Amino acid sequence: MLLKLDFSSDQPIYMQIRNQMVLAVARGELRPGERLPTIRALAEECGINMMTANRAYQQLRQEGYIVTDRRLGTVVASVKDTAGPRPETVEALRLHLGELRLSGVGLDEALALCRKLYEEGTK
Amino acid sequence: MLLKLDFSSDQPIYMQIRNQMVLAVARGELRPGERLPTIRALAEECGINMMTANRAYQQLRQEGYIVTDRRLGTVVASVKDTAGPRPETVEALRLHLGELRLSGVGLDEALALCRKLYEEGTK
Amino acid sequence: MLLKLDFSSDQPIYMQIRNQMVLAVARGELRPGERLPTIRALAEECGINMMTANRAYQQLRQEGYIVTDRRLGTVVASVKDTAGPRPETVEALRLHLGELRLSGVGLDEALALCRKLYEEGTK
Amino acid sequence: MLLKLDFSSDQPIYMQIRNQMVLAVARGELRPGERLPTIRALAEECGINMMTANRAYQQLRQEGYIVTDRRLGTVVASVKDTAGPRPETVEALRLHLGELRLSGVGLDEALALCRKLYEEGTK
DNA sequence: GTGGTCTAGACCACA
DNA sequence: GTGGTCTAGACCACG
Repeated sequence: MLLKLDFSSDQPIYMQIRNQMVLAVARGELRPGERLPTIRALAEECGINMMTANRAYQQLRQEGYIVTDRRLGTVVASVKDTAGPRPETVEALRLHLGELRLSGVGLDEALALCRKLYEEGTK
Repeated sequence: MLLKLDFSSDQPIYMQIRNQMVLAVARGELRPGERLPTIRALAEECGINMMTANRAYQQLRQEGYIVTDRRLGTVVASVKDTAGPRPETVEALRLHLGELRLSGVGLDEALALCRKLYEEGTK
Repeated sequence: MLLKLDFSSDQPIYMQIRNQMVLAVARGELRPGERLPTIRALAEECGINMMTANRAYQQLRQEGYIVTDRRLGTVVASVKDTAGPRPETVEALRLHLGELRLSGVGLDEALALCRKLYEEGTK
Repeated sequence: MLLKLDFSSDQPIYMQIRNQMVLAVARGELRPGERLPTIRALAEECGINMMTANRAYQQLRQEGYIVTDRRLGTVVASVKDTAGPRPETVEALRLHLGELRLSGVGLDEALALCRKLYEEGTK
């Protein structure tokens, strides 16, 4: 689990961690039940504040991607699979597909890209 | 051109305006060359400060969606069409398609959704 | 005398006209004594306000590049040749040569560029 | 890092700051990775508003001279060195070298001046 | 404590 | 009348 953080991004560090962990789950790199590093370890490894690492886990916990077990520490949650798309996700897709179109990407090309990106997570 | 702003959103107001204007351009509701409201008019209409409206336009200008003509004020830019997708857009799509998959949406369903969202902008 | 104006530049239109006329004089495209278009003609030709054209001529007059003769209208002034460099010009060169260096242009390359740009005006 | 601001100049304050910081980087007075004053400190030091200081940093950030690290604050960017000259820089040089020539400065003298100004930044 | 965002004004250059 | 700039505050997210 290697995180690439951009400290000069306009996106908060905790959100970058959250996003990359979600992607890792989607790709199957992180499997349900797998143990995640402690906040302390994560903070040290990434050169960030422990509060920031904590915030990332809070976020992931709140969204149901991870659970904190008293004995095992923090582990990847079992997938929920039934929730259906969040409205925010759809809105974000709408915006980014619009941007794609405005940057000159045609429908077929856009759908091919989406297929590729989706299938990254299918093993 | 009606904007819906959520003043309690964690997303900055100027970014909400930016996003909705990008969508309006993508949908063809705003056409290249069309004049946009002055920052003062926009500010009044939305009940926000002039500087916030200015910030939204600065953002859009920087991304090439609008240009400020010294004679006419601010107008929608002629499409660039050749730029190709911004890396950030692709990254965002990757993330949101991953979330889609994790929430139980299958490939076909996801692609159908993407097609629908993309075609909103095609008249 | 063809002017290329960028109405969305951050540089005022009158200043763009001023700069291009100075360059034309430097290049010898405009010769001392040569008559310039009237304010009205210039404004019409460029699609700008007469006040803007007037402002450009005022600026050039003030800097000694043109003179307005009651009978002939506005004509290019005879060169002054002895004034020496204006402090602003030197400051601007200092800044832009600094930028050049920071963008990775070496001394020899920079001087070659300067020579070329200078000699554009030498016939 | 001492800034000299002319509050009655026609050049915006934030641009004066931007120019002097670019020069300081070019001269090596500001080294890559070095931390810059916070916008608050800069504003107080210069007797200007925070937003004006912010504007200066925004400009420098956009041009790649500085980056804002979420942990360390604002620091001088590592040199890019590969970008090549911006077209605007070349245009500005063309103009100012033309003015130099019209003010009676000969080629050799002009090149000597350019060499001196360029080498100010070479330690 | 840092930068990011926002407000409610104001003045000025430009067109 | 337009955008550009600036002020003197304030609140909040982030680290």
